[in-house]
Amino acid sequence: MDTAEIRRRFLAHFEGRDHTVVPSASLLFDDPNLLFVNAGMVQFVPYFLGQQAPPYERATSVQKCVRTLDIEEVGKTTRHGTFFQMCGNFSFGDYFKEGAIQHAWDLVTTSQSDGGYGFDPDRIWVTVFQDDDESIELWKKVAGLPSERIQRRGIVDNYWSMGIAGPCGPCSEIYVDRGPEFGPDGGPIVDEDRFLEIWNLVFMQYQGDRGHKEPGFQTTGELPAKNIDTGLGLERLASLLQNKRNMYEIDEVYPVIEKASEMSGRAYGVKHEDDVRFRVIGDHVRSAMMLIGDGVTPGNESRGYVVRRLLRRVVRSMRLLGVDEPALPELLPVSRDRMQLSYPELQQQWERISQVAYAEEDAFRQTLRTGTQIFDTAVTTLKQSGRTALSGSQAFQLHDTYGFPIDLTLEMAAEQGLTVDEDGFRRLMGEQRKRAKADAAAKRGRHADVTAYREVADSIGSLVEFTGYDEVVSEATVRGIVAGDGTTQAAHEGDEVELVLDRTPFYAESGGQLADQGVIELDNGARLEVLDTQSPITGLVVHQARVLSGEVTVGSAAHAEVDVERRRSISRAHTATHMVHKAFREALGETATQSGSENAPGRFRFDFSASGAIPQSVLVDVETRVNDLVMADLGVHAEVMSRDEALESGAMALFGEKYGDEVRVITVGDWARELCGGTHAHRSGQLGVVKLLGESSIGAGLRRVEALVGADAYRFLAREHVLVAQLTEALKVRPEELPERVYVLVERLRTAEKEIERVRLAQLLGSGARLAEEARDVFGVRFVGHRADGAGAADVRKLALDVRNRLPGGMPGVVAVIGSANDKPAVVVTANEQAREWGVSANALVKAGATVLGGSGGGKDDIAQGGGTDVGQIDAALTRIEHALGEQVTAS
RNA sequence: GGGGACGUAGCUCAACUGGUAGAGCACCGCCUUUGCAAGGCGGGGGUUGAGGGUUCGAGUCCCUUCGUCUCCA
Repeated sequence: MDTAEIRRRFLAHFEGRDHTVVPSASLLFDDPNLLFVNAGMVQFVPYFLGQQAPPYERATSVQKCVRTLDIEEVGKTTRHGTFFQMCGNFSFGDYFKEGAIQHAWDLVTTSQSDGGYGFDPDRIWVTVFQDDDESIELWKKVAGLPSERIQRRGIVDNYWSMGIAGPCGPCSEIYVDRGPEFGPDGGPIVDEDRFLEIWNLVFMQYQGDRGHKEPGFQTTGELPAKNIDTGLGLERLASLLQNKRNMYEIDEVYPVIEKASEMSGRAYGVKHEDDVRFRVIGDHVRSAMMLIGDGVTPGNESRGYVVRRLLRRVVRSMRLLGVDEPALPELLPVSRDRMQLSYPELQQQWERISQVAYAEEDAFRQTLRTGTQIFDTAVTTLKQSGRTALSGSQAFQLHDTYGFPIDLTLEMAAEQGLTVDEDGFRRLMGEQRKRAKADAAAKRGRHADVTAYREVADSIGSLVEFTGYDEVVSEATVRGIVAGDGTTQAAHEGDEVELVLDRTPFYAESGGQLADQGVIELDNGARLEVLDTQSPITGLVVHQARVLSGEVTVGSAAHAEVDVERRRSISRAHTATHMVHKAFREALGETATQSGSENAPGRFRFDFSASGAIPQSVLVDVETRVNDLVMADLGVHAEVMSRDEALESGAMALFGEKYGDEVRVITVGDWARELCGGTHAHRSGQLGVVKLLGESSIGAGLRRVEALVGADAYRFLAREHVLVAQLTEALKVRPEELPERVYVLVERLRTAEKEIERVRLAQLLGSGARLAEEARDVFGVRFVGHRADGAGAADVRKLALDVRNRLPGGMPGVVAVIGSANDKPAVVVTANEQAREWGVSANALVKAGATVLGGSGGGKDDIAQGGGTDVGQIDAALTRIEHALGEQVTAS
């Protein structure tokens, strides 16, 4: 059975039992504590925590998940995969244990011809939490399971909580017996390889006082509404139903491995080392594709870095399999062909996804090239010195600084008959990790812990209401104060606090729109200045504020007022961003999708996918198009509708956004439609003017434009106009002749300056021949000592060299010239080859002369220079140099 | 967020412990030569990413800043 079919059956099974089918959330689900969605229930968390009323009592989903913590282990064992899909059914205060067990049992054991998975009931085992007798009875009653196939387990294996105070409860897990050839009998508590876990049912039953794995954990009572959260690993189930040994061999992954095998000429299943590489390739190609599909682009930090690592590990695994040619153009389409059965958006996004991935492979091939060069030079010097081991620090440097992977270093060293100090390398890696972790820990210590926010969120019990779409002034109540490292009940004048209200008109920074600022006044007269507004956890809005006067206490009535000028200016920029986005898609095609933006007062930044620089003509077209539609004064409307309705209406859905069941759609006329939670102008005419400032690259396949809106755009254009007016006035030409005129002027100036320099030099060196003739004899050395008043260091040097070259050849000669520019003497001494054979050192002579001038100097034996501070000592210095020369010659 | 490396002519890169920036390719001119990277001679081209500091003197050392590459979190 195809994985896509298994997935379809799961959703159909629960849909047929009155569950709402909820689409998978984006992998970039909006939660600051989560790099990627890593569990099936993530998008339902606010419902489970009681912060938000669930729009349905029953739901089912198949959630895309990415876990990269153990990325190094992928392929070494067959347990880890970085991308997987979790099938789940959820009950919010509706059915509980009996229903969950019934639904699961039916799906697992219903025959395949009747739409189930068709497992033999005799091969099913389950585990339950040790104290959960209720579940044991239900398994007997509902499924008719014999006691010996129901096993009890402790809190570590069969209990669940979110790791914090809140809902918790026992779990029950369903296992399939794969048969004696996979291990000993005795159920899951004996062997988890033979007895493979497929489905975990979580019974959210109690309120816990802390995470269930922390010491002293206690339940504090039953939950008013008991919930069900289950997770069935799609890949694992597929491996069972397809009779494969592991998830790498299922239909959604194996074709990539086959392709890699075909390209490398090596077979899967022959050599363990190669198999690890094959599995890495099969797994990572899919993960990277799905992540890029959700809008991640390869980069050097956080999410982007994960994608980069995934792609680079693929490329280098292919190399280790002996494939040096670009691999992704072969591999990626294979993965797409399988995955688009369940994710048709891959087809629509394909051009962008493949472009981004291929660009990353190219970039990596470039770093491999430079890394190989550095490796080669290191090997050469190593061999010359007769050693046979590459040091740990060399290997680490290759890895750390040049991105050259250690396994390639090992392989290439082996080819050269060299070893690598791997232990040293690992030690240095460990040190780097420690540094980064220590830093992260210190950072966490400084910031208010997320638990403080959780505490406030729990005390409110619902999401903070955002009133800012309709008003900029709201009456509210202070519901929490976070200061420093925790919550507090009161704050005073001068304190910097994070204030939480039950409702607020302040827009928290998100979706690229900057935070609102403003003031909050309390009914007791206290005043706060709001500097920033953030949403540290889902549903909570904190105002970072300074108390200007009075006392702030939890429970006070508050009057919250947004800085309306700033807000309007930001809103105009945000609307302009949508319009520019749409215009670029018109001009460049659908691949020009937004990949980030910043909407600030009067200006915005817009990042989007594009291959190569955007031609000036396109920028002009986009700007014209947008301004035409600004003048058309289109209405801007916000509408809340279901996600499906929104997508059907052709709204652009951006990445990394939280797709609830209800989404907000912003339309500009009927021209641009986009999912968006931000604030906007009411009519496009309010934007006034939109002026694009320029375009630049921000990474492979990514471009950025920056632009001004409204008064800021006008001011910019007005300033440019004044500049042009000043230039036409100064240069006496019409504006359109300015570039040509400036070009000509610069050209003339340049040639004139050259001419001056040439003349000046000729004049300076004109005295060279005479000086050479006037050379005196100092103990057999031809010596010239000359003062060139007004000459700077560079001229002095040129003159000295010129004179030296004019001295008669074949006999020792020394030239000393001292100039002075800006009241600072500059001295140069130069000695020819014969003089040096006689023991003359220009270096020592300059030092002697410069000392007299009140400075110092140095250089080499043939030419040296120095300087000083006292121009009155120039003659004395020349005399000193002549004496020193005499001493040098007579001493040798 | 924390490390590491690099920014020099249009391109690819040099410049020892600080001593005043050079090569190859490309470009322009002339000569030679009918041919697959043709040769010879000559020439133009630089605020050494930017800004400060130390120094008689900074491409080189120190600080700040911008950009690129890279590792870790």
